[in-house]
Amino acid sequence: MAGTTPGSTAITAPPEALDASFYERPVVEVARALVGCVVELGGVSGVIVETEAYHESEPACHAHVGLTARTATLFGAPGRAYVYRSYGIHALLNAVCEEEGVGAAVLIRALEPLTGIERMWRRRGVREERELCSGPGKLSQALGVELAHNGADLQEGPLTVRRPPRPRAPDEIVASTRIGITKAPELRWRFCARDNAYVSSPRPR
DNA sequence: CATGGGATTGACT
DNA sequence: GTCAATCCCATGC
Repeated sequence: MAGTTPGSTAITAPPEALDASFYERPVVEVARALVGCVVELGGVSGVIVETEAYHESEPACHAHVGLTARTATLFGAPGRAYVYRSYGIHALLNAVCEEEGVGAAVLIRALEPLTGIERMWRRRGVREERELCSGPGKLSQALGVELAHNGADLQEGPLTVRRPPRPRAPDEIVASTRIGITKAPELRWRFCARDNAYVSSPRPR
């Protein structure tokens, strides 16, 4: 609709959360598409500026070992959260991709803070805004993502992913190798918003 | 049942 | 640059 309906506000309604069909395609494609989308939990949100793709066909992916208690979520329905504990300390947030039965997910690695920033400061206890969400463990702490969110539907909420407020052009996203892994290090499955200050280190060259 | 390894972070040399 | 914290869970005896 081109005009504003009489009696309605001029503000466009927020877009719906992404549905399962968005995630039910090649995981590398989804990883690139998620850069610029918005993750939100309980009013705290940020724009995704960095992702990584993981697929059962390569050994860095948890699903590479097959279906176990740990990987069940990865093999489940697309559009759900896969949250696991890393190094005994951090809860890392992923979005399950591809069709049910295929183990694949996108790791959300960094956000540009958008809303609820006061709560991010309190939860993180850091001095620099750059430090709020510039890493997968950091953003989970800032948003309040916990292991209990494992398997949660990212469309239904409360943990949701929405389309970007303003779509990014493809050339604003740079591909590079993944961080912190020892297996399949050659795959360039990390996607970052070019020159964005909130990307985690090491930054892509 | 014991062991070992992380998709990290922050503190320190 | 180095390194430890800390816990889930896969693997092997």
